[in-house]
Amino acid sequence: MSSEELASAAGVGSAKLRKDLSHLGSYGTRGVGYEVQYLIYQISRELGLTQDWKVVIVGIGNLGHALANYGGFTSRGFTVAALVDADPRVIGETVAGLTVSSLDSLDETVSSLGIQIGVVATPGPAAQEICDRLVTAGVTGVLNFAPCVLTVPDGVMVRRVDLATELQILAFHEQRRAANRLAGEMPTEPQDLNAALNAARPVPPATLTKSRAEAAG
Amino acid sequence: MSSEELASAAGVGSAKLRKDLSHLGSYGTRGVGYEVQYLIYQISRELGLTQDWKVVIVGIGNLGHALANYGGFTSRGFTVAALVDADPRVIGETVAGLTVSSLDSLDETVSSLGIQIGVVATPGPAAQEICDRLVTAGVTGVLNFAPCVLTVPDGVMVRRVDLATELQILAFHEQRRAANRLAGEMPTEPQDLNAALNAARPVPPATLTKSRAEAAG
DNA sequence: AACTGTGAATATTTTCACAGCA
DNA sequence: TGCTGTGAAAATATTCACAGTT
Repeated sequence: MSSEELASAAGVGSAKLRKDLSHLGSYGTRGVGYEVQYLIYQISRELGLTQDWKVVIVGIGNLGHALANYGGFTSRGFTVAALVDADPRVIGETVAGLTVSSLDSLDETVSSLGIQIGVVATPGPAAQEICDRLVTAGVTGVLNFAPCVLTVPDGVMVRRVDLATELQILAFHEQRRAANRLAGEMPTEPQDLNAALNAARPVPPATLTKSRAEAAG
Repeated sequence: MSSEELASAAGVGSAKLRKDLSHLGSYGTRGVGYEVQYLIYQISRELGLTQDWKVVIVGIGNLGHALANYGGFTSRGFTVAALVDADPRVIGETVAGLTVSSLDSLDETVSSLGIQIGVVATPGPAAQEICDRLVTAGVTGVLNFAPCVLTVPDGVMVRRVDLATELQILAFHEQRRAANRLAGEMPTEPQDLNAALNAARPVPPATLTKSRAEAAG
C-alpha cells in the first residue's frame, strides 16, 4: 500500500506520513509501497503494544463506568485490572466484570497487581491526592480526566483529557468563521468594544479604561 | 497575579504564557501582573464563551451517558440540547433530564433546535453516516469519540478524542524509560531483534529478511 | 513507472533575554 | 525593583522535491 493511500486513510498528507515512518526505520519498498502487516508489527513494537499494560480506574462515576466498559482498551493491549471508588454505595458493585474496591485498598491493589497506569476519573478536588497515592504505589503514567493540573515527580507522566476544552476548541473555530462571514476580514481586536466591556464591568472602570488605551496604542 | 504564578498553575512556562496572552492584547500591567477577573473576561470573550452553544450527543451507550451527565459542559457555555440513539431499547429513556430520541429525528432535531455542535459517541462503523447527517442538518463542529477518521466538507471542523491512544502515549513513554533503565543510552533500533521478528513472523521470511538487511544497512 | 526515504526549504512553536513601564 | 510585552534566537514540525530503488 502506498504512502498516499495510508495517508488519506489516516487523514494526513503523504509526505508527513513517510517522514514519520522514516523515524522507525526503512520499512517500505521503493516503487511499491508498504507491506501493511509488517508495518503494523513494527509500529506496534515501537509503541509498546507488544506488551500488556495494567490499568486501574479511580472514580467509578459515569465516566469511570464508560471507561471500564470501553472495548477499545483491550484490543490495544490494555487490561483494566482494578476499579476503585471512595463512595460506599459504589464499592462492591460489579462493573465490566470487576468488583469496585475501596479507595483504602488503592496502594495495595496497585503494588500487588503490578499496575503501571492509573486513570483518574474523580471530581477535581480529589484528583491530586489520588494521583499522589497512585504514584507512591508505583504507577508511572497517569491519565487525568479531572479538570485540574496534576503535579507529579520526575519520571512520572501525566496526560490530561478535558472534554469541555475539546468542545471549546470547536466553538472557537465556529465563532471565528461566523465573525468572518459577517465582516470579511475584520481585525482580531475590534476597536469599538468599549461599550460591551464597560457593561460587563469586570474590573473598576479606571483600570479598564487605562488598559484599553494601552491595547489601542 | 504574575505570569509566573499563572504559568505554574497552568503547568506551562511563564514565557509561553506571556506570549500566548500577548496574542489577545496587552491586558497585563508591567511591574505588577495580571488582573485575574479582567483576564478571565478577555479570554472568555476571545474563546467564544460569552455565547451559548447547543450540542447533540449521538450514541447513548456508556460514553454517551457519561457525556450527557458530565457537569463540566454547562459551566463553560455548552448546553446538551438533545440525545439521540438508534437502539429502540434506549429511545425514550430519560438520561440527564432529557428523553433520548430516535435517530430518524436527528435531522429535524438539529435544525429545529439550532444545534451547532454534534458529539459522535457511536460505534466506529456508524460514525461516518451519523457525521454526514449531522453536517447536512447544519452542524458545523463535530467531536468524534469513535475510533475512525471522519471526512467532512470544508467549513466543518472535526476533533477526535481517542481514549486508547491517550493510554498508548503513556505506555510509549513508560516503555522508553524502562528500556533506558536497562541499557543506558541504547539506540532506538536494537540490532539483535531478528529472533523476535522471525518468531512473530508477520510476513513471509523472505521479505522480512530483506527488509531487515535494508534497515541495518 | 511508481513510490520510498530524505536532505533542503519553509513554517511554526518555544525559549531567551531585555527594553520599557508602573 | 518587578514584571510585562516582544523582538530575536533556537528548536521543532511540516512540506517540497528529487535522487535512488524496485
